[in-house]
Amino acid sequence: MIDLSPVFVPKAADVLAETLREQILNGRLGVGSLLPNERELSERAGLSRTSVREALRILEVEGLIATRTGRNGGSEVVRPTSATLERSIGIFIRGQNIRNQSVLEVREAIEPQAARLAALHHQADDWAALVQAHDKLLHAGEDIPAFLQANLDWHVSVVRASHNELLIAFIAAISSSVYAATDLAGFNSVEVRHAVGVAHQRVMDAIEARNADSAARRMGRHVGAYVSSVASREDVKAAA
Amino acid sequence: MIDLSPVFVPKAADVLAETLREQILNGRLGVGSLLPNERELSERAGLSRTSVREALRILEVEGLIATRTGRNGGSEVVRPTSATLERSIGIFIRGQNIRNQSVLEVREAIEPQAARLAALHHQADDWAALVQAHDKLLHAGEDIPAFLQANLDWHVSVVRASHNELLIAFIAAISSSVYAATDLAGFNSVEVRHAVGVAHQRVMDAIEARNADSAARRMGRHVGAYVSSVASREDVKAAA
DNA sequence: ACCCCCTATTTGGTCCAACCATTAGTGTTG
DNA sequence: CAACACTAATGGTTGGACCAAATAGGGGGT
Repeated sequence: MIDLSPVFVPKAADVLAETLREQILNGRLGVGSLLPNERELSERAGLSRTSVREALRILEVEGLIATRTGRNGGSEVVRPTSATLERSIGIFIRGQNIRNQSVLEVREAIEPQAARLAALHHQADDWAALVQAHDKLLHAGEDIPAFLQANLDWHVSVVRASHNELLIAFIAAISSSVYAATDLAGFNSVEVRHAVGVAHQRVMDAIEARNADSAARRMGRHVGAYVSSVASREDVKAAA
Repeated sequence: MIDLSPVFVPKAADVLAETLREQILNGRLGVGSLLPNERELSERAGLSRTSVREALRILEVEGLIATRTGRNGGSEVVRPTSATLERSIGIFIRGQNIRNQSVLEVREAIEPQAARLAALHHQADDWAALVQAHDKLLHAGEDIPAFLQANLDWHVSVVRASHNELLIAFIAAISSSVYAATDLAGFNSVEVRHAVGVAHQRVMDAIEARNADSAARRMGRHVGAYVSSVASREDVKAAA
């Protein structure tokens, strides 16, 4: 009796997609280059145009190519953007019913490190964006949505200033969830909003002084305070 | 002159995929339920079977359905797994040429928070996994690959003990990159390996005592030391 | 009665050939 | 020479046919 593990039968489109994907990620097919048109690919691969199209569709979903119709159209190799990653993370969060608490915990992990790196690596334009978001937040007045938007922008600006693409993509992906989870009522009082402004100012001071440890610590306290305030309000709601 | 923004022409498959995706994420199509077969979907949607298949393929890549052939086959709604997310993050890292340094910085952000949460939430089986990985690491002797594998397992175990699905998925996604980036030569000396064991022990003590702050701080020092040792060795290589 | 094997059926996988829709080039005409 | 119509190239969509895999169900052998 010969020993045979269950045969794995890959689909034609998967094989072709895998081949193309590897060449793209290897750099053999650089960003900007055009793939052969579908009819030629089909001929070269010995597959039907249908299968070729399925393969291309896979790569498109993965964010590796972009396809245009019309003359001079075709599939162009593109750099995977954070948008693709955000989409994937969003599906994961919704599909797994990840609790808001968990998302906030991730934020609590990322932002202090982002502040640390921002202190080390920020450039002039990063600082300008930060200052602008901060000003908007300070002058939002009683406009709570504007305040929250400015708040979001400020946090995103800090992460951008870290110049770490992975952190930027992660925070972008979860920030929409964070925003959706934000309880507006928590920012009704002018005292709370003022405290946020002060905390931001302290973080910015540390970043400007390029004091990494201090920036991380201050951001950690700021985000931590927010998370625990949300958690306590959730408790109240749950108890009610 | 009427005002017309450029028309956006969605593809048939995209529209169908979007419809199905929304129903899946809404819970109207629960995990485990079977979609109608392709011929029926094609009839109900008023599209060709080809377009239906493209839509299904999109959902498959997104990790929302799994398709089986044969009688009683079909497309079953599944919960998106961290594997899908890992794949997506992996493509992003490779496609954007994210530097190892950046990946390590993300790890530096995630692991202390994971240790904090592990101290708060770990269960008996989490602790057992941690102890097992720790033992393996201590008894790896001169087997460097075994040591590194046990090291990886220990770190993953800590994150698992946090019971935060997002953190788990993130660290799983980047751990392969971290492992690939690990310079084996850095662990040649018995002193270094011993220091790692000691550091792990200190983190575990804090987790066992459910001392969140201490666990986070100790893990932060441990991972930070690793990152800066890697950075300094990279500098040496770059200078050479 | 039980078990095994064969076969029919169901379902996704693949292919083909044609035609539609969109876009860019090309030439023609006022 | 500018506006317009025509042509060509390319992806998008369709219908239909057939292949391959998996299973349910029936028919024989024990």
